[in-house]
Amino acid sequence: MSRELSPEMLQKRADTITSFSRTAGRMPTFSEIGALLGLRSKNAVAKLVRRLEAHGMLRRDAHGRLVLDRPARSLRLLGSVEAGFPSPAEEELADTLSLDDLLIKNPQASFLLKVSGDSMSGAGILPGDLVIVDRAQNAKNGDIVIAEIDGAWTMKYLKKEGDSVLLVAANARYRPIQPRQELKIAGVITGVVRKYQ
Amino acid sequence: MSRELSPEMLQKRADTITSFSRTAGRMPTFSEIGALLGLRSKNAVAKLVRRLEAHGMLRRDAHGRLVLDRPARSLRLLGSVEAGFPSPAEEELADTLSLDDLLIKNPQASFLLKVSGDSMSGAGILPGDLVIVDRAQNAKNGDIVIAEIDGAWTMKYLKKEGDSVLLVAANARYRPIQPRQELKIAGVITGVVRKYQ
DNA sequence: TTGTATGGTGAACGATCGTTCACTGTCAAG
DNA sequence: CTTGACAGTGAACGATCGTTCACCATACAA
Repeated sequence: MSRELSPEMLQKRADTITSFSRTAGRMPTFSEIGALLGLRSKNAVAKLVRRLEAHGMLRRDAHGRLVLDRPARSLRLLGSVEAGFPSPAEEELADTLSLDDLLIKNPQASFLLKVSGDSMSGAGILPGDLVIVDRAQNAKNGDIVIAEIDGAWTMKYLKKEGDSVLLVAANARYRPIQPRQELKIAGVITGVVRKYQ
Repeated sequence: MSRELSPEMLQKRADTITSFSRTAGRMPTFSEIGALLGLRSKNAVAKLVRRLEAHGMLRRDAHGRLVLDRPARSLRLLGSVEAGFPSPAEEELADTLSLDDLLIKNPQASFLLKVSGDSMSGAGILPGDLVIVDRAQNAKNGDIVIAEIDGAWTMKYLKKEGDSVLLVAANARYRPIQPRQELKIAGVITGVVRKYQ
């Protein structure tokens, strides 16, 4: 038996526990945690939970029940940067929201795509960014869409003028594309996400 | 006593129950629901819960426990746009993830800020975007930070060269700023989020 | 080699869970 | 006025919860 559980191992177990809640809609009981981790004794689970709680990896209420730390995952939306930095008092007043709820309207029809290439850099979409693609949404004039042009998929502005349709990049180095035949649109970009570090 | 509970009254009670979970991190027990609604009998709660469940206002698992019906909206992360559009088979293989989990490392210390001004447009951060600010993170050279300069808060690149510190915009129209005295850094930008429509 | 801290087992416990049953009071239709 | 449907009371029930205790097995340090 390895002498002591590494922080990585602890984190992995905490992740196993919290991921249970994603499908179950609630945190697991001690018995269920034991089943998840292969521990046959609830006491082993109790010791583990105490350690994870001390490390801030889990939260419990006054009754000893595990609670989701997802409410804390909702962020406070404050004012704008240049309107002066918000005071704590303002923070309390502001709404909290989840990024998932904010960005995703049709969860089943949406997915993420990693951006490569700089054809949309003029629109603030850089290589490495993630774009949220909604398949269910109708593409309107001015939308950024994922479209098939001559067998290859690209991301471009959709410009409609009467009956004619044009795909325009947000980068002067790329020319507008006039689809030869039928234009296949896979989805509309409804959001952009960038992560630093 | 009013003859029958109106749908509005039912919805109001369901909202009371679900709002409990937002602060508690879990759904309330039957006893707690009774306390919330002023019902002294758990049987009254049980009857109410059955009705709310039949109306789809609440969800329960096989053990009769109330569960959150806000399944974490997880998205499929697919390949890159120009690597060819992914097939359904690839989708299944790809990981799913939540944007909250992806972008926020320290939920308690993080908040959102709406961007105004175009001083960071060269870094793909446009007016109207939301930036995720992490107060707990140490600012390193090259990070984008929220900093106080002469009493006003701005968002800039942090450039450290030896002992000297410089705040640089990502827009040629703005000049680098050399802080006169102490530099107050409110937080580090860990992510950017943009929502269309 | 011995001592000790650590992870885990297994069983017992009181508390609380959701379920169920018999019952009360009240309103509205017949 | 009678009757039935409905909201709620109160108590009892078995099941399961998290806690606790004594104990075992292993790996590391002295």
